[in-house]
Amino acid sequence: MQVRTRPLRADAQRNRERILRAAHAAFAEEGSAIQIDSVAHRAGVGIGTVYRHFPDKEALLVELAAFRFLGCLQEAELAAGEPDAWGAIERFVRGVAHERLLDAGLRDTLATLSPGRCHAPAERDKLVHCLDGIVARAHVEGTVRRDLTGRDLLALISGLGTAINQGAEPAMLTDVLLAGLRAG
Amino acid sequence: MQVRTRPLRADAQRNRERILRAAHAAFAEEGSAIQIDSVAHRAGVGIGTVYRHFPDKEALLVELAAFRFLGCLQEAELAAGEPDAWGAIERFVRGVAHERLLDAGLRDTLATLSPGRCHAPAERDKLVHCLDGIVARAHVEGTVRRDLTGRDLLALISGLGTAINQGAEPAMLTDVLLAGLRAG
Amino acid sequence: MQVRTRPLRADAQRNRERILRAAHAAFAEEGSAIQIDSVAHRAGVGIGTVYRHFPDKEALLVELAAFRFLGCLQEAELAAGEPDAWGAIERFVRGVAHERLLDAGLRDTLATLSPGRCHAPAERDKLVHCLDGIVARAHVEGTVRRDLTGRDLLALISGLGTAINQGAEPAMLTDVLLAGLRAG
Amino acid sequence: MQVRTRPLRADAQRNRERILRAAHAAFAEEGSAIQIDSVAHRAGVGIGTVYRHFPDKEALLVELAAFRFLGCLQEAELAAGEPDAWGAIERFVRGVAHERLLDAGLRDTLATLSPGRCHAPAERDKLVHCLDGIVARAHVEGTVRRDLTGRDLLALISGLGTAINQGAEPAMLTDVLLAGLRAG
DNA sequence: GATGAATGAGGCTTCATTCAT
DNA sequence: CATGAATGAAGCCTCATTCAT
Repeated sequence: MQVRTRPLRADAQRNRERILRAAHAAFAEEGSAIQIDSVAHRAGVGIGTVYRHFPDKEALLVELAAFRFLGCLQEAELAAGEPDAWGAIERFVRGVAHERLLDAGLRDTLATLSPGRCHAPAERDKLVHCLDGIVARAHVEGTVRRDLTGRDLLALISGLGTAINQGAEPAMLTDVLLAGLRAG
Repeated sequence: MQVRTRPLRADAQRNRERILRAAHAAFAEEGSAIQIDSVAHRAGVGIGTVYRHFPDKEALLVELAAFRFLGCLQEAELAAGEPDAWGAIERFVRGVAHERLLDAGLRDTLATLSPGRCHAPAERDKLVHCLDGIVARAHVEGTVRRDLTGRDLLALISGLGTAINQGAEPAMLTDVLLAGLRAG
Repeated sequence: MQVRTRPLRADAQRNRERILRAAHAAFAEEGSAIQIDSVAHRAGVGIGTVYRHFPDKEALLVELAAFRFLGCLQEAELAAGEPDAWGAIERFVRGVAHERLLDAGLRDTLATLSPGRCHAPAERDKLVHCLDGIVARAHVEGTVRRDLTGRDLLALISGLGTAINQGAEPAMLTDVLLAGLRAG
Repeated sequence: MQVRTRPLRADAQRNRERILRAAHAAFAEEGSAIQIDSVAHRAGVGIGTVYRHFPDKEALLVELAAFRFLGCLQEAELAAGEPDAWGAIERFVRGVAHERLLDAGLRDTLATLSPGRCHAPAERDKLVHCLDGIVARAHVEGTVRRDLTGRDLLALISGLGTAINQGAEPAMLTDVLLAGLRAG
């Protein structure tokens, strides 16, 4: 494997960022159906430049998925700061369910969690690991269902995204999810 | 609307069914990304035959979506036979969550519930209407959340499909959903 | 070549006529772009029946072209009854230019007069022969251009059809043509 | 309307011209029945390249029709330089009737002059306007029929094209047309 | 013979990817 | 490196023609 030996030139680095920003915007609106041309156009660069930075569309989706998982991870780590684990779960779920986060992009990202489909398994695993930690603490508290795992929590968030997309009230759906997760 | 006056010829009826069966199979696996050629091939007929029965791809998707909604409706009507409304909801949710039903096809069908996106609004409405009835009875019983509607229930099922698809344990996800729906 | 040995059965004969009538109507409106399905539908018969009477679309167009040439021939023969040849030419041109005759069908028929393109050369030749006779008489009268032939006259009628189709006033175009043909 | 801000790259410009040349050649032979694939093949480029330059087949036909009208316009403007208007008309008609110009392409172009069918109404109108000028001058001279307009003249040229295509002698047909247009 | 369902070649168009400038 | 023009495989759909009923 060709490993990059020196850092990118400043302008190349700038282009890479512009492309990613554009791709994120497109991804937020259209999910994984984004077209390379449209990303390049939004970024104000040529198609070739996109292909210089990303060998193919898949690679770009990987980057986007990774970014989205990391966004969730950030949310999870913030939530983990809550004194009680249940509070952390609640904060995480509500935070992620926020419209700005749970757009077409995140929904598509979360819709492909399973092995062989997930674009960014490493980042997904980091997130799952973080959630596992929170869930474990919650088990000690006895505040969540005994059989819940971080993986399940993520799958449920994925479903929440789909449900929200059907036009139901996000707050209500979130309440249902949280109530369902609660022990007892 | 053009109403067929006489029944299809026996062979045409057979082909129509083969096409639909093939389309259902493809739809179950690939959802709305099915390709006409592949449906034709699976059905063992020529492309033109598919187009004789369905004017375009959209029309085929409409048929498939309608069928899926009707499958859910059947499930809902069966469930409605339960003596108590909560039992009906539980039975409906568990019935639909069954892997055979909640495949890529039904997920795509449920993922497009909103006006302007739904392929078979009439059938969707029938289903929602039926669910509304069950939910109304449950409100009288006081067994479900006060703010729940049939539409919400459907959106949640849609999310359940996505979540199940991520590899989590269906029974568990279903339990979470049901617990979340329960009043109190 | 397979030669029909016995006359068509009565119902077959009737079907043949219905098909031709339908084809003429379609031809009048759409010219040679007619579709076999639409002809069959207009005729109230199955597609297969059209193919029983005409081996392929070409054969049907041949029949239609022949009919159109014969319609013109009839017009020409009627016109030939005029006492003077110039009157015959004038009557023929005005008669053919009539909207009912010079429709898309006749225009397409006349637009393919040349060898290798003409669908019904035999009938075209009959018509040309008849026109040659009229033109010859007119040459004796000295009322038309010396270099005019029946073939030219037909080509000019063909052009007249096109011109009329562009929305100009038929009477005026006809006048121009007749004035242009006149000797002197 | 999208206006190109910077000139095409040299190679793109070259390809655009090759495509247009190929399209013109195909158009000259086959008229508006040209096929995109065949144009691409004649031009020695891929199909996609044709679509890069022309969004769809219609757009290509528009370009071709516009070009043809402009070719006629050029002819008309040259003719307008004649000292007398009748001479201008004669020169225009003879110029356009030249085999090189009046091929299947120009015939198809002229065969769709009417609103809703014309591919390049703006260019057609320019041409009609120019012809109107010439015809108006001729009316002052009293050399053409009183009821003639530029629009009629164009319709007649359209018909002339069809007639020429039937294999008659172009010079003769042109003479007939000119004689028919002459006043008196 | 009649029917119309079935066929599939062929046309149009899109878009991920490559490559000349 | 950046550009965006070029490529062509692949999808959708039409319609002349064949063939089972």
